[in-house]
Amino acid sequence: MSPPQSAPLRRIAHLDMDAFYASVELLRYPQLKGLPVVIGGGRRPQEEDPETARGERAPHKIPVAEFARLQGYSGRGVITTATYAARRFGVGSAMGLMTAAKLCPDAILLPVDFAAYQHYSRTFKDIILEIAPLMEDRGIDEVYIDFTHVPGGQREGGRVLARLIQKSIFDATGLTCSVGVAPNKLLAKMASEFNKPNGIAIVFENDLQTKIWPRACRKINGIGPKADEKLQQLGIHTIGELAQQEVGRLIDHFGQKTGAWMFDAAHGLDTRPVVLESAQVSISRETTFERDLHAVRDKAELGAIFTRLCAQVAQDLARQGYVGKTIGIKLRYDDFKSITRDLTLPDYTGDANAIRHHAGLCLKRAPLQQRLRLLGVRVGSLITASEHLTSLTKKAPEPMQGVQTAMDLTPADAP
DNA sequence: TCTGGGGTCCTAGGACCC
DNA sequence: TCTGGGGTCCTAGGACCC
Repeated sequence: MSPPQSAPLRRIAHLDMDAFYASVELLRYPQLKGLPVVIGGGRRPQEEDPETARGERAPHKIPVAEFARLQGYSGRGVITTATYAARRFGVGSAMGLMTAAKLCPDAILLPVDFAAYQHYSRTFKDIILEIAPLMEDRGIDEVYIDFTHVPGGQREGGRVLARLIQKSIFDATGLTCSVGVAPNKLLAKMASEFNKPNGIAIVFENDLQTKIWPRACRKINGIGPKADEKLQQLGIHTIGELAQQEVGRLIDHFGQKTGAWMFDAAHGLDTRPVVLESAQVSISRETTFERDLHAVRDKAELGAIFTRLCAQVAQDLARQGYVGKTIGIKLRYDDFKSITRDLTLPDYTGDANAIRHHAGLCLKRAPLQQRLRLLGVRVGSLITASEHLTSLTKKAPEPMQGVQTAMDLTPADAP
């Protein structure tokens, strides 16, 4: 037992909602509990709108037999989430629905209802904030929480507080989550996976060799398929093996920054703070076409999509209160290769026409021989609209505010 | 089995400036 | 003249994450 007056141990929690999208759908359709269900994007196949066909019935009264199945799906959608029952068939996140249909044709396919997930996301985060105010948003279904100074945050290494949060979320929503509590974000993130679903895992510094080192390097958040492949080739498979490397060897193969980071990570070291908010960097919209399009032969269709994406980005900027000065596009060709083009303006903008115009200039710099499967529009180098206003009023009062000069009347976009 | 959409961060070269 | 180094911004690509 440590004396109560000693400095509190740093205790960081990572909380991850279990099969989040699918679990929200099961709240609405409890009759699907225990069945293989996948949530996926893309158009509905065949048949007309199932909602209309179902009439006014309450969701929980719709017979299981009336739900769409994976079988016969055609399109370019992927699975965003699969229930645990579906995962037993080998289907999972990011898998194409066509592929999944072959593995589990009887799985029920539900469309993505982002608004519903947003609602539950807001709800569970609000519950956490009432208990522990230092929470970092890491996307729709996960957060970091600093337990260090929260009353009860040290008890049983954080288990008591983790249990309280789990119960509060479940009581309010019916949703389960998994929590890892550890000395830092890196270890907490790993720990939250240990006892999924609906589990808690507690990790202390002393547990490094027993609980962390036996695991695959790929379990480190930040080591993806490419880095893992390279590590395998070097004969490094587990985090323990990674930790035994000379840091110089890692730097030789991965560069100064990544090499040093990998070495620290393998030793369970991570000093990143839990941050309440961080400034947004970019806002983008992109779409994959139902069939590949050609810049010349499908010019009209492509042009309409392009303009719509720009309008959506402008709308998103306005709604979230940002302006930006880097306008960019992204193209994905039929062979799945992607390119980007961007340009930085002298002034910030959020205007749909300005975005469309400059994105058009970017497009002119891109090769357009090959057919396209995706088009995206992005605005980066964001600042908030209010920061922008402040900076404008502080600028030298060149031409008087509200007075147009002859120059200003020249259309910027003259043909 | 042909692979969504929305993001962040890093690298690296060239321009440009001091 | 043939040799500088550092800092910052811009652009393109890529890895990675949810």
